[in-house]
Amino acid sequence: MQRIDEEKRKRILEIAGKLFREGPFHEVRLEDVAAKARIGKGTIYIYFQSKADLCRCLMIEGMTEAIGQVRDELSVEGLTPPEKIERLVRSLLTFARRHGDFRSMEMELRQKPDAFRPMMEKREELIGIIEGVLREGMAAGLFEDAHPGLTARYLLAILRELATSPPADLEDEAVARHVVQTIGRGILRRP
Amino acid sequence: MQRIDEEKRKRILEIAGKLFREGPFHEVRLEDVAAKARIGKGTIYIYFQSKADLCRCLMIEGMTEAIGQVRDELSVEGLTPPEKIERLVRSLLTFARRHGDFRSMEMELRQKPDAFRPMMEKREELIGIIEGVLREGMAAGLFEDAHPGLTARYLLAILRELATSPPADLEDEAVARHVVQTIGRGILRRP
Amino acid sequence: MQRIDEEKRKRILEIAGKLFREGPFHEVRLEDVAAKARIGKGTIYIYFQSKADLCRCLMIEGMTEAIGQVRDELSVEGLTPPEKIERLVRSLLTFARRHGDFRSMEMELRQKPDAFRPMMEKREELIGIIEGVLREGMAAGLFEDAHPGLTARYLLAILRELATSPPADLEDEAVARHVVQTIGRGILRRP
Amino acid sequence: MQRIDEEKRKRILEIAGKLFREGPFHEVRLEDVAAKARIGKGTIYIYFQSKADLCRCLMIEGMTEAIGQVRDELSVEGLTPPEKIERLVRSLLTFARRHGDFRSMEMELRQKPDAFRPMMEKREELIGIIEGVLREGMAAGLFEDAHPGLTARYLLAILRELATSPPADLEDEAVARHVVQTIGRGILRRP
DNA sequence: AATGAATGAGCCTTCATTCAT
DNA sequence: AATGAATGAAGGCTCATTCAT
Repeated sequence: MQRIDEEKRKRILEIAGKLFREGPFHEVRLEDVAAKARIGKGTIYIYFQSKADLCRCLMIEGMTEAIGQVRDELSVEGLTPPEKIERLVRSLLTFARRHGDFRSMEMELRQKPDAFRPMMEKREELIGIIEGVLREGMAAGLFEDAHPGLTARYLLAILRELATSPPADLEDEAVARHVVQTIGRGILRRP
Repeated sequence: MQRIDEEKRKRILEIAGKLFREGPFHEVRLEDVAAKARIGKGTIYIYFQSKADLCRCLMIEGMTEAIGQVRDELSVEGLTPPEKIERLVRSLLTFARRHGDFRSMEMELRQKPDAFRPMMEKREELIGIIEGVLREGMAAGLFEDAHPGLTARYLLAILRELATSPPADLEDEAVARHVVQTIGRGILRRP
Repeated sequence: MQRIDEEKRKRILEIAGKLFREGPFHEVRLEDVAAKARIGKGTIYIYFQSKADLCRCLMIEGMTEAIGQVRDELSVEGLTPPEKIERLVRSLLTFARRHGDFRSMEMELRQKPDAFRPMMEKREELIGIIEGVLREGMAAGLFEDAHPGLTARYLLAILRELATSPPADLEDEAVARHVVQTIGRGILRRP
Repeated sequence: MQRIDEEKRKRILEIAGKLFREGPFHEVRLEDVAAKARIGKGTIYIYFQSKADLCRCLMIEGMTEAIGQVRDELSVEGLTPPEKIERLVRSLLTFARRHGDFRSMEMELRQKPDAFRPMMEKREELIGIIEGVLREGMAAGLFEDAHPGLTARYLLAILRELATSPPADLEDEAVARHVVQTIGRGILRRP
C-alpha cells in the first residue's frame, strides 16, 4: 500500500466514514465511495487493502483522534477531576456530534479478530483515561464510586447514544451540562 | 398435513436472534439459521416473508417482551419511584443479559422505514415508561432532573452497553446496584 | 395416477390451460392453479405426474379435441374440397378463439422429447387432414398447389396467429371468409 | 483499463439469441450464456440490466434489423408492388432462417409492459410496411384485398412458422416462391 | 383421496476484488 | 498511479415436488 496522495486518502476516509455511519457495512458499496470521492474504484485498493481494512482504519483513526482530543482537553495544568469530567464530556460530545456513531463498523469488525483487537485496545485506552480521572477524583476525596471502570463505560455509552440520536430540542452545551449533572450528582433530590 | 407450528416459529426466531446478535445482518446466512433450527431453507419463508422481515419480527417481539417484562415489574402496588427504578434496571439488565443487544438489527432496519417506524415506536414506548417513573418521582419531590426524557435514554444506553460487553467479574446483582447507585446519587462525594 | 374424479381433472386442465396460455410456462405456479381450481396443491399430483405432464395432457387433449372437431366438420357427406376448406377454417378459428394459442406450452415441451413427439404427431395428423383436403381438391382439378403440405402449415400458422391476436374490429365470420378468400384466390386481381 | 467492447455485447446477444430460441426463457441459464460467450457471469450485467433486459434488447434489435433489411429491399427504385412482395418475402424468410423465431421471448416479454410495448410497436411497424405495399398494389389496381392489415399479419405468421419448422426438403428459394404464389394467386385453379 | 407444510435444488443478481491498459 | 471493465463466489428467494396427517 503506497501513500502517494495523503489528501486523497483523507477524502476516501471521510466519504467512507459518512456512508458507514449512515447504513450497515454491507450496504456501503465501494463503488459509491469511489464515485463520491471522485476517484476510480480500483484506487481505493491503492490506499487500503480491503473494505474491512478501510473500515478498520476509519475506526482506529477515529478513536485515535477522539483520544487525542480528550488528552488535549485534559492536558491543561491544574484542572480538578470534576473539571476534567466536564471537559471530557464536552469534548467527546462534540466529537460524537461530528462523527456520528461507529456501531455498524464496530459490529462488522467484531467478526475479524485482527481488526477487532486494535480497536478494542483503543477503546480500552479511552475508557482508561476516563477511569483515571474518576480514580484521581476518588483519591482526592471528591468522587465516590465502587466501580469506576464501569462508570467510565456508562459515560461512553451515554455519549454514544447521544451521537446516534441527538436530542433535537437542546443545544450541545445544555446536553453536556445535563450529562455532567446526572453522572455527578444523580437524580435523587438531596434532603 | 402438518399444521403451522408456533413452536417452530419460535425456534427460528430464537436461533436467528442468536446469530443476528453475534454478527452483522449480512453475515447471517439463512442457510445457517435453517440448519441450526433443523429445518429446510424454504421453511423459513413459510413463517417469515424475508430475511429483513425475520429481523423485524425479532426486534418487535424482543422489544414487546422487554416492555411487558418491565410493565410487570412496575405493576406491583405501592412501589415508590426509586423502587421502580431499581426494579426497572434489574429487569432490563436481566433481559439484556439474556438477549444480548439489537444493534446490528437496529442498524439494518434503520434502512427500511416500514420496519423502522414500529421499532422506534416500541423504543419510545419503553423510554416513555422510564421517563414516566422519573416524572412520578419528580412530582413526589424525590427526584430532581432537568430532562427526564434524556435521562431515560441514558439509562437505556447504559443497559444496552452492559448487554454488549457484560463485565466479566461482577454478578448481575452487583452491576444493577451500581447502575442504580450511579444514576441515583451520582459520583460526587457528598460533603 | 388414479382418476377418481373426472370432473376435478377437467377443472384442473381448464384452469391450467387458461394460465398456460396467459403467460410463459415457468410463470405459471401450480399453487395458483390449485388455488383457482379450489383444490390442494398436492391434489394436482394425484391427477398428473408433474407440471410438464399436465402441460403435455393439455396439449394432447387440446389437439385431439381440435382434430375431432375438424373431422366432425368434414364428415358430412358430399362436401366439395372448397367447402371442406371453408368448414375447416371456420372450425379451427372457433377452436382457436376458444382456446387461445399453445405457443408457450409447445415451446416448453419442445425440450422434452417424450412429450414433444406425441404432440408433434397430433400436429402432423391435423396437418395431414388439411393436406388431404388440398390433395383431394387437386385430384378433382379444383386446386393447384405445388406443395400442399406447406400450404396446410400456412393455414395453421394463420389460424394460430389469429388466436394470439384476434382482430378487434371483425367478427369471426368475416375473418373466416377473409382467410378462405386469401388462401383461395390470393390477392392478385384477375384481369 | 479495458474499454466497453461493442464486439462483446454483440457476442452476448448472439449466444443468448441462439439459446433463447432453442428453449423457453426460464431454461436459458445466464451462466451458460456467459460460458458460451467465454466471459464471466457478471460481465453480462455490465452490458445488460437483467436477463429480461437482455431478452428485450434481443427482440428489439432483431426486429429493428428485420425492418431495416426489408426497408433496404424495398428502397430500390421502380419496383412494382408484386415485386415488392416477392422481395419482402425473400428477405424475411432469409432473416427468419438466420434468426429462428422469437416466440419464447415474445411470450416472456408479454408479461412486462415496459418491454412489451416497444416490441409491439416494432412489430406493428413491420406489419405497417407490408400493409403499405398491399395498399399500394390495391391503389394501382393490382391487388384486391378486403383487409390488407390482416393479410400482412398472415404473411408474417407464415414466415414465422417457416422459421420455426423450416421444410427440410426445399430450398429457401422454392419456399419463397411458394409463399408468394400462395398469397398471390391462391390455390384455386383458374378456369 | 386430499391437503398444504416442508423441502432443497437451482438461479439471478450483487459486489468486493483483480488486472489490463 | 489510476482506472473501471471483468470476474465469480456467494446467498436470498422461488417453486416443483414430496409426504405426514
